Amino acid sequence: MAITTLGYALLGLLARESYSGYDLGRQLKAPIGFYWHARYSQIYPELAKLEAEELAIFEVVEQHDLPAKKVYTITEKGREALKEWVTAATDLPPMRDELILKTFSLWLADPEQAIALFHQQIELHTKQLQHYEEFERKLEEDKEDVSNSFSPLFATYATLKVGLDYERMYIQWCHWTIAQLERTGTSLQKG
Amino acid sequence: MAITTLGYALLGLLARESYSGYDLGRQLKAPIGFYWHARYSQIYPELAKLEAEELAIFEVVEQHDLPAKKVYTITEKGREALKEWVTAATDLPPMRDELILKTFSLWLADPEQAIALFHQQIELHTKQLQHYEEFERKLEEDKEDVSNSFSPLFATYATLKVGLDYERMYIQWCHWTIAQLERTGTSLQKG
DNA sequence: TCCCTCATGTAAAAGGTTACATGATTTA
DNA sequence: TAAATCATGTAACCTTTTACATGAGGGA
Repeated sequence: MAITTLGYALLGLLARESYSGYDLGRQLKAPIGFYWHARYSQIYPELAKLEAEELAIFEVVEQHDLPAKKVYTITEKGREALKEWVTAATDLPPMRDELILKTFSLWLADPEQAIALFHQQIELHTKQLQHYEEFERKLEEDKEDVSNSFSPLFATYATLKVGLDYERMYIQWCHWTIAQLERTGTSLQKG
Repeated sequence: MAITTLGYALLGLLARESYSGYDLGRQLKAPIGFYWHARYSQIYPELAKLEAEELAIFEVVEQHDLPAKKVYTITEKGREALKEWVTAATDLPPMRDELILKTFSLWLADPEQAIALFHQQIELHTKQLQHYEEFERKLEEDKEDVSNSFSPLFATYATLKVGLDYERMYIQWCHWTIAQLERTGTSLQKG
């Protein structure tokens, strides 16, 4: 059976260090989760598949005061599969951004409500950007490794960079759209 | 039953003019399809649902030399539903870009193969950008309407603008990543 | 006492892709 | 003659989300 993209996302984390399913779920919030999100209900069955195909193995770790956990470790087979996948050609991703879809029908909307929508989006994306910037500051403390392309920190930074660039671009576009709406929308309708 | 996002994508097109399922499928390639993609196997059943809920109606149009088609028209109910949806608050989209996921594990890769991957991506995104730029040129011919926020052309241009900005940002990031890989990757491994 | 965190899952439903099915006309 | 375009769909499968299920320990 072929490995799913989620499978590679999990292997990508396990190639750096061993994690339990629960910890993988938290990692899939930051920083990878900013790019590839999954719920526990998808993660646990996926880990079982990885284990069945011998791409990862687990060890049960008992804890005092906390429930036992299954700590997964990548196998050599898993590392090879990941390595092969990393440089394989990829198609353009299918873009599915609801705000952009809404923008296509923005001409139907009351401009003031439309402006409110874009302000809400600026808020969300600014929060996201701030998470990235905080993460960037943390990365810069281990500065030596970031420029070495064989270091995981380099890869983390390259991933983070596109996130930073994306959010800044997106926020700028929201501001531009608001400016357009304010210039032609509000005065015409209410004036 | 709630309307799906694809349903709104179709209504967004039908709010501008009537289309057959086949024509909607082609529209979902450009310009909306750049942001919201769907196959015919998803479009036809979705249109049947819209019709069942009286958000759109169809008329069979016979053609000489070509098969008959069902031309769908949005209803007042459909237009109202679309209008309400347009300005409703939206969450951050779940980003699922395989290249960015691969970038997270780039430290495992042979730098020369990694560079080749990013060159391939620059090619794909440059092609996409050129489509956008061509579309922009066409839009500029009807210049008067683009600045009026109640005109569909304004909405189209706002949608297009984020596409242009996104692709330019993305291509820049690919170049940046290649530069990093060339600086530290290639000499170390083979030198 | 109630909610949050830790920890692992299953079941059902929704959303999306791939493959299949049909059939006429036009273009290479 | 073969492939592409027009035109509409169904079936099977895969991916993702939502809801359900359990249970211990710690903090407000």
